[in-house]
Amino acid sequence: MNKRITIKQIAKALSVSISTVSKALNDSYEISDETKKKIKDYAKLHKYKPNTLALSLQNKKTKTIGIIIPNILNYYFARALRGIEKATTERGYNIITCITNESHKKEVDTMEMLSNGTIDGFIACLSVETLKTKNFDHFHNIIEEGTPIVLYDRVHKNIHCDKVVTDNIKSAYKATRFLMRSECKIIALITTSEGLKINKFRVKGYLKALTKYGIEPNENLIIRLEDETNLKERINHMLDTNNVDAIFTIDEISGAIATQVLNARGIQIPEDIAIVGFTNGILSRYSSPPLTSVNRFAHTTGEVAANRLIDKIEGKIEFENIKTEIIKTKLVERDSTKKMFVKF
Amino acid sequence: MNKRITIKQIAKALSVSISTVSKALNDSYEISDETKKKIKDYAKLHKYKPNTLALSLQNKKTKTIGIIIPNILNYYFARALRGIEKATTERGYNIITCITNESHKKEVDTMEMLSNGTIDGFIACLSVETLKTKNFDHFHNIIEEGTPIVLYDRVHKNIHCDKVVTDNIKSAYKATRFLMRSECKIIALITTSEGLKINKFRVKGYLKALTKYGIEPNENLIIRLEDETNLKERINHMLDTNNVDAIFTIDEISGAIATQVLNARGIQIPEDIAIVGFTNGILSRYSSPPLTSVNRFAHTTGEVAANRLIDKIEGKIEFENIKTEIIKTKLVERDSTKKMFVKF
DNA sequence: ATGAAAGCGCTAACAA
DNA sequence: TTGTTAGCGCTTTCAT
Repeated sequence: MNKRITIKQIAKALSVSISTVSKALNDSYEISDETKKKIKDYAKLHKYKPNTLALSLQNKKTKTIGIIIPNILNYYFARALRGIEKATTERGYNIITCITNESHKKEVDTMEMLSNGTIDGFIACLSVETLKTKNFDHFHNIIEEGTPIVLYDRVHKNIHCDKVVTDNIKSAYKATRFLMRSECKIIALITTSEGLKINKFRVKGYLKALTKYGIEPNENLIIRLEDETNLKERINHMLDTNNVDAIFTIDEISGAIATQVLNARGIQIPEDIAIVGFTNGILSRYSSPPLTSVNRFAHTTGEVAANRLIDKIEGKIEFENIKTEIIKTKLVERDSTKKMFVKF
Repeated sequence: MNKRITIKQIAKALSVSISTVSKALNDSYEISDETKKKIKDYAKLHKYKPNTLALSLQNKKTKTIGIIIPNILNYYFARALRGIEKATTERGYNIITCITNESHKKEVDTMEMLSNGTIDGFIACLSVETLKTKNFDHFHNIIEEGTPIVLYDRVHKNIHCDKVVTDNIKSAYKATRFLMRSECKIIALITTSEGLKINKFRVKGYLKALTKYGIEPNENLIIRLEDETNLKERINHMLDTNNVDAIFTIDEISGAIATQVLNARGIQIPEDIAIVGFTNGILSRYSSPPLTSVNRFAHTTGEVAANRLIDKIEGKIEFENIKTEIIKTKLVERDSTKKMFVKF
């Protein structure tokens, strides 16, 4: 067991002072080449590595960023994390990842815990619970202390910081319009966790598209749920009691479940009923048939958030200079919708 | 912008010594109640939070664990991370998460970077590249330095440390046997990244089951690929040229893709061809039909690894006491296989 | 060219 | 009960 070596030990071993060692290792012009060489050789031989903690304590910079993720099993967040990881690594930062599991308490606890010199800034996505209780004190405190924060995906106007979001209304509007243009007339909607603003926006986009094209929204065609429990029953019931030729779902899992229900009923996709999902992930790609879906650029979102934060940390952007970046989406056509030749 | 306050400032403000403040905040019996109260009130008022870095530098313990993940988009790893996160949080540890994207260099770089006082130990899964090149120097070095490591899922015998793995041979054996017992006779196999030992083991389990039940393995029924590219074509070709009544896949994505191919060909699942996948995740659950699959307890794996590591860090287990834990799997029956009434 | 000393924020042994 | 001091590993003035 070969404990780590410190500059102090190097100094003693070579009978020079600690500061000489420090300077030599940092290639200071003050140190003679031979001394440098001697010290560096010794350091290499003994696998010297500077203690990051001591450095951070000194510089008041840790080169570490705290990442707050509500749910890592959500493919969107996993992709966003990857984007964050890529950008931070490129710029020489580490990340401390914390998963809140949508709990407000966990979010507050971990953020409090980290904002003590451990991290230089946060990239955070609000938990469902925080969004519901609207208690943002922890954010206010941390921002007040001068720690930069970038919020992504699930944000709130009462938190004054940089944000990176998806254009939910427009994306849902376009997806719905796409269905209408591919000759669907009776478009059902499935929405989960409507408490979330981002989902409300998607519903809004759907309704807006219908209205715009002169279709009266019909509440019987809208399934509103907290989560996926009973979704199959609800879809079956809707299909039993309504004529439907398309389903638009506010998230990916609902899209996959709708597909399962239609397949089980022997309904042809897209000939009888077309499906469009939101958030293009692994489920859309590997469903039978593969699902047409609104692709959200999670990876980009993560990268943009990370770069913005690091710019703030490094003073390339002033702390007070707040901005909200909107990441556009793109509809990915697969086999769950009819081919369409009208451009849009 | 309300910078963080230090004990030094508190001391000055209240005209007491720094150590008095330190002791008071730590509820030392040496300090009088009134002084304590005065100091604590002041601290609370000014939102004092101890600087974690300074504490860590002092204790030589950071209460932080480095997590090495090859690919966060892999549902299995995401679940394992969740298990790790749960266990570490419960025991008061933070995690620094690093994604290697299967790159050896990234793995070496991040591990070197963190093993400088930043973390108390590692929970790591080897990248494909590391496994291929068999270069484990970074592990040897870190272990040599006295930093505890727990390897999970993808491990190697040349690395001498604690491990948490899946019982791959046995699981594949049982899955194959299950297919035979549900009256399948011609069982195809799909395997990706066969370079990985864990996948080799699964193939081995499959072959073992066939042999055991007197079936001669047939190479025409085995599709070996590096990744999913061309998998659909390969499956189609196999089905064109062979009679098959079951497909066993070494991973989840291949299972989903096989399902897509069968559905596209209008083949009934499981009546015409049954499917069993490996690693039970979101794809198995939401395929049409939902897939019978070998459930690996990723969450448990993560928890076990984390607890073992923390026990090591806290000296509850001696450093030299090395162990490999095997996490059992369980076949989850869904609709892609025929119902079976024989117990096994 | 090299070294002594102070300090980053905190704890702890020892003194008063 | 309170304070002084040294030290965790390192950088950085300021002397020498």
